[in-house]
Amino acid sequence: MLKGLSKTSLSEVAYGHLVQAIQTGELGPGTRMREVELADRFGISRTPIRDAMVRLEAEGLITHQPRQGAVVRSLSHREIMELYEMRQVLESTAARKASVHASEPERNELERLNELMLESAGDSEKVADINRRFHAVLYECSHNRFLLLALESMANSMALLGPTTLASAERTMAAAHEHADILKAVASGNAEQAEQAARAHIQSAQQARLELLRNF
Amino acid sequence: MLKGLSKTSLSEVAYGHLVQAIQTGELGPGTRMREVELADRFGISRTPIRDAMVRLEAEGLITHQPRQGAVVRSLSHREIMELYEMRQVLESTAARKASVHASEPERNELERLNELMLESAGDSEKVADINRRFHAVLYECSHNRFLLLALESMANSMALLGPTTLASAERTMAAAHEHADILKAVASGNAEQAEQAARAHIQSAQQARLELLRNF
DNA sequence: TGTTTTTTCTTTGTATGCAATTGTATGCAA
DNA sequence: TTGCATACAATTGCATACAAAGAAAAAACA
Repeated sequence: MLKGLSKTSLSEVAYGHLVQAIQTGELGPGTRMREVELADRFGISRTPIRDAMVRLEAEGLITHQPRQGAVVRSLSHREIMELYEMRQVLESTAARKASVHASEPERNELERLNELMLESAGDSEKVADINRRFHAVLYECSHNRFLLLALESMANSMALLGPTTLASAERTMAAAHEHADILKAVASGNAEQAEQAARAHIQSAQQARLELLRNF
Repeated sequence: MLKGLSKTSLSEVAYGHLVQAIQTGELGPGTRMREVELADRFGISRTPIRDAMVRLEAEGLITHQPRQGAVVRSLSHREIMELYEMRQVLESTAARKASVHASEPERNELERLNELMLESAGDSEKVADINRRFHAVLYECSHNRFLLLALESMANSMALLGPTTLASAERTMAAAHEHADILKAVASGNAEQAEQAARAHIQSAQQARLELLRNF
């Protein structure tokens, strides 16, 4: 059989389900995760669930006290700020590297995703999903496996923040604009400008997050 | 029993053993890791070994192809460069944050470790160990949990590089000097300078690594 | 009634067995 | 000899049983 096309293991399936459940809020921060309960829900045994949970813990999505079980991690205000700080560093680095290494097909894909996001303004579910994919592709463009690993782990941690900040059409349009700034810098190979644009984008995302938090 | 002091699970023990074995080169890059073999070696069952291996995979230390087992990851020249690139980003960020957030006891600890390292020049095992601790404390000083997580994962990946670059007394002294530069900037609260000093330190570490690679 | 001790019960940690899959060796035909 | 098919062995993926540790509940005592 061709490599890479092998049937995904139940552990991976379970991992995917759990990340998604955390992203949708089905498993909100603070939720206790019982192994048997999850195993029953997915119709599998505890073993692959444990595998998935070990991985989630390594990525910081859940905390796990010995003999006491795991809970979906809940972030304090301070930790949320730390996460955005970290995101600013990683994402601006990714943009910088992308300005050097991104291939033309990659740049085109980014353009297309950003257009698609703008067209979907209003449908917050769809916008959030396209936005995630936009950033995921940008991460790939950095062409640095270690950076990519850290970015993916961080992106998963973002799931802990709850609902997207891209609910309003205005914010979606603003974000698309900021994306376009990044793309322009990436296309022209201007590393400094790309880094700055990414930094600015994350800063306004942080701003939007704070506004969202204020209203709760 | 007091919370937090609970007996560490076998999974954690196994994880520690495996990381150490990779660090010492006992399990060098490319080595196949058979579950039963490792379980026998540690005198435990396969389950905690599997837990540890899932975690190692999440951190990028081993690769794991379904039904084919795990091997200690081996880094191409290109990947080694990527790792140092990443390290430069993370470590300079840590130094920057440390210049803002490090407490006095933390700064003192860093001073002490650096002195200790200098005194141990010649004993490469000891120097490498103290060096690791120095960097670990610096990471803590950033007071950003997400940055810390990424740094720890990256530090583990460094184990894949093989023998330390701090074997010679000269390189040890140079490194201690560079550490001192970082500490000076951190102590004076000069974020920009701290970032630059850390960046310079990683660059010369990368240089030393390249020289080491050239001779093999 | 409030507190302490004991007991039970839930849940995780670990071991182990079975089944599925993949690599490898062997034999056969071209 | 080489290419290919088939059988076998090695090894993992998953399920499940049992042990151990905490938490909750119940009972005993002041």
